[in-house]
Amino acid sequence: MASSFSFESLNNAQRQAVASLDGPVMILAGAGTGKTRTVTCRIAHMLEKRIPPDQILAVTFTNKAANEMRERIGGMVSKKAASEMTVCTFHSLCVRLLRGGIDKLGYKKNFSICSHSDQVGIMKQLLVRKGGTDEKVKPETVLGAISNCKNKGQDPANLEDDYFASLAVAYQNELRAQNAVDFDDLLLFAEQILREHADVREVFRQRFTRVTVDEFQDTNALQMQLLQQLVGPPYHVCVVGDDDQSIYGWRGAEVANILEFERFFDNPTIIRLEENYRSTHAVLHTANSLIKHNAGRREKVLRSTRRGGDNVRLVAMPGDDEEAEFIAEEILAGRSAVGRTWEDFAVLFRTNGQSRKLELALRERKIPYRMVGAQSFYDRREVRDVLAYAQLLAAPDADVPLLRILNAPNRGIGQSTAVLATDWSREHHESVWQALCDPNFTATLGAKTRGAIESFVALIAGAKNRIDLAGENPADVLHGLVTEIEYREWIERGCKTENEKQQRGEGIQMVIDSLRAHVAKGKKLQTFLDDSALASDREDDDLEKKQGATLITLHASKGLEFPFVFLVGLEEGFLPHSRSIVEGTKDEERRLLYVGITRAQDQLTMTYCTKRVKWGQETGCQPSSFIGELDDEYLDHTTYDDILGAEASPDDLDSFFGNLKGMLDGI
DNA sequence: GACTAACGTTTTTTT
DNA sequence: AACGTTAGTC
Repeated sequence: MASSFSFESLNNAQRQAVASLDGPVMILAGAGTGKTRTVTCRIAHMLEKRIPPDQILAVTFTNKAANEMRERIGGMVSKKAASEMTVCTFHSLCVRLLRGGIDKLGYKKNFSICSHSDQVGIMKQLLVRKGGTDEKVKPETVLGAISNCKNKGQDPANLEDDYFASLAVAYQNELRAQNAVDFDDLLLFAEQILREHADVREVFRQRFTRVTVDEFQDTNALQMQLLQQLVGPPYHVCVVGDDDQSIYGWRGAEVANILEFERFFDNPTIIRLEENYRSTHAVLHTANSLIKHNAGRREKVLRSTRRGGDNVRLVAMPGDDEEAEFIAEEILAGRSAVGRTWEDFAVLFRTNGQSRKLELALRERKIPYRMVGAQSFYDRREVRDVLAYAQLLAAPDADVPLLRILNAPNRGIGQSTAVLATDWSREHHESVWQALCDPNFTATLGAKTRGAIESFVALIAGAKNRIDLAGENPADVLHGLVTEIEYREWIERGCKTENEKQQRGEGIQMVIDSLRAHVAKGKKLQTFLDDSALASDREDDDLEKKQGATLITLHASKGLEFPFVFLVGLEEGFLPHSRSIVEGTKDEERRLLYVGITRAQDQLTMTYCTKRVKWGQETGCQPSSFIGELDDEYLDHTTYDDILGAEASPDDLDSFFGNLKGMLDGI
């Protein structure tokens, strides 16, 4: 089949990338240089060269990226070929591997995957149980240390701090007892199996002879180790990324994977995509002038294909109120131009806390806006509860989901009983579910509690049998179960508003519908649970599905582009963030600003304030030290007053009298 | 076991 | 300022 791309439509560097199919290849793809297009063309080219599609593996970091890539490839090659390729995240690849071979590590193949909140729950318990030290340690701190350790490919039992190390050991034992793994374990265990079992390794290396890794700057040390196990001679591996856009170092990403790629894969072909199709020359020049202040990078100089354009503006603001007002007014005015939509405008900020005043200013002017990444679907209580019930139907021995819904809705099995059951299960080296089923245990309880437990056990066991023995549709069973226990009525009782009630109801329904859809596609309950555990949870939150101007953190903005970008809060302590200065990661903050600047297609406005309300307290601000690093050739330094002009607008008078009144009131 | 009051915390976020 | 957590009360 002839693929639907032509070499003529690519620039020289892109063409070289597409043509270089053999051996290790590293594509350094600067912002806006047609990375995805190049990668998908390269894969289409593989098919042209008669490489069997089922040997092609493309690994991404997020589900969203995987879906996008699958779609882009699907538009370029035959349906059949596209369906035979594997395009997935690191984690889902590892789940597939482990579902087949985790028994080599002593786990059962029906292991469950702990979510973040599951992890916190387990660690909280351990801290209570092992809380020998009086110092207050947060579960997140310990889990963070464990995660960092695993992401480096090390055993958390060797953590420096003895207390942390003992907690790590207890945590791992707890997971093992529950036949559960956390997100990091998926990678860790998969790597271990590939490393220790040559037969499995060979199967995988023959299965996938062509491996592509996207967003390579976001990979951590463990993922690199995994990749090395996955790819054997003759190392047909292609990594794509941009070290200048590496902004996830704080969660383990290793820029070294790009910077020292030669150390991991010998003699790679290195291709630089430097032709930028997104931004004006002014924007790109400003971005380049900033990023060159970073030491130790793979040097790239992005060239714009778009000459001219408006200068970048840097506006000094009196305070964050004025900043928000200014931006809202600018959006309002900009949008009135012919052909402009609200979606053309984006406001980028360092921390979520900075969005509040912006939201208020937009709302006042009835400007529709969309916020990215507020509350995630899978963190919603009703969603987690219903999923917990679904988990029990697959594997009741999983303690975390069991304890979660043991008394939700209230059925007379309270905290004290839960503790007794947990203790008993630990003493007898069994799961909590087994304890609840054990007459010897229930005999130790009062008659009322015993009755409650017996009906709970009957409820879950009955539902499970309807799936396992009677072969009923799991979605029907789950729906029946949730209805029977009047879960919805229970959760609605706790709602304060009608809106909340409706949202919770929808959440319940969405889980059941989603399960039904999975079953309809022929997938098993277990697969549904895996997908849910690994879901990027923002499907619902998809930018495209919402309308309005975009309010977004710099981190979340990576990969996006907007005609008009406002970048707020260029103040020392915010950007670079004060914590980065303490931790010596100012380079990453510089990259963060670089990412922000390169989001702009046509026009970029950056602002900084003299004062800002922080944690309910007004604090003075200094301009960011990054401002001095920006080249002035295409950069206009202005102030709020300059732009408003000499004539006092009614707004100004209002605020003038407002201030005056405030001063008088203070006397 | 549910409710209230005081308290502490507050970068970024995916799997 | 606003949120979640925890301790204390009924």
